[in-house]
Amino acid sequence: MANGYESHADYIGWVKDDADSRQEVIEDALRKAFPNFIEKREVEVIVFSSMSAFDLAEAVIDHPLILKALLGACNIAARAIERDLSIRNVDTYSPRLTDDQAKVIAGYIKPFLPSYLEIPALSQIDRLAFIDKEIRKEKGRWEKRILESMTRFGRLQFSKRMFVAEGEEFELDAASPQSGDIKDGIDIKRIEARRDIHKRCDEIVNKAAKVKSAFPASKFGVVVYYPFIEEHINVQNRLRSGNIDGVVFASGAKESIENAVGMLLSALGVPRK
DNA sequence: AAGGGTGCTTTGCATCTGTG
DNA sequence: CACAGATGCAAAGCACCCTT
Repeated sequence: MANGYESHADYIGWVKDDADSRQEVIEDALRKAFPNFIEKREVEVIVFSSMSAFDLAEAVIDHPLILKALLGACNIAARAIERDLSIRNVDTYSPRLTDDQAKVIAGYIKPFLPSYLEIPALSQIDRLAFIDKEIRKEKGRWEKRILESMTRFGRLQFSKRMFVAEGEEFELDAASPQSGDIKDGIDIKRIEARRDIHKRCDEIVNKAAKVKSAFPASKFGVVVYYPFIEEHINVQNRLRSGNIDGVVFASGAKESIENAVGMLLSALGVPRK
């Protein structure tokens, strides 16, 4: 970049040679690993080396859905486009670009595309990114389900809201009431890896302290997704704090969520509907 | 040497707020 | 009401330090 900082193109430059060597090694290993399972068949191949950046731009303009696969093949994502090209808010999965933007992006990624790629390989790249995105979305839905259950089974309306403690703004995943002094605050956390337990528990304890410093009379509860049941007690112990009035665990199952929410409502003293 | 603890970057999603 | 921008969060992966 002209400002002295590096672009994603520079990042790729750092590792290009090593990546090239590794690619050779991997291809060799694959051939040796599956000597009896390798077939040659006809497959559609897109020859990027035969096209100009303009041809590429035209393809993206006429068929915006292809962008994610192309970007994925170059390891370039929306944030890099925003930082390096000053094109903001690109929905890489179904972009709506001006012709100029498409041309800029095409010119940017063209050098990182291989000379050709098989259509099934490209579509698999898109598929991986799509799956990743949809999984994240579903995990976000879990938090939503906890929140909705709190309102459904408790006699209070819970919602996500901000609050101010010690001059700084923080967010609660579920809280009541929706405005004014918080009476009940809930942190909803997924801890999907053992190694994250300390970081997440610290976040929870800190959030509890912030809530209590701003609203000393409030109750603070926690709903945790932690798929290592034998260690739930461990999480309980780490969250033992004067600022935390209840810790419950929930999986993705409906009954598990409803059971956890029921226990938390009791722990916080929120009447049931 | 192996593994835990910690801090950082990147990706992507959701939500709130201001604007047209 | 739709869209953009700002902000916060979860998770994967890497690096480094320290203990066992």
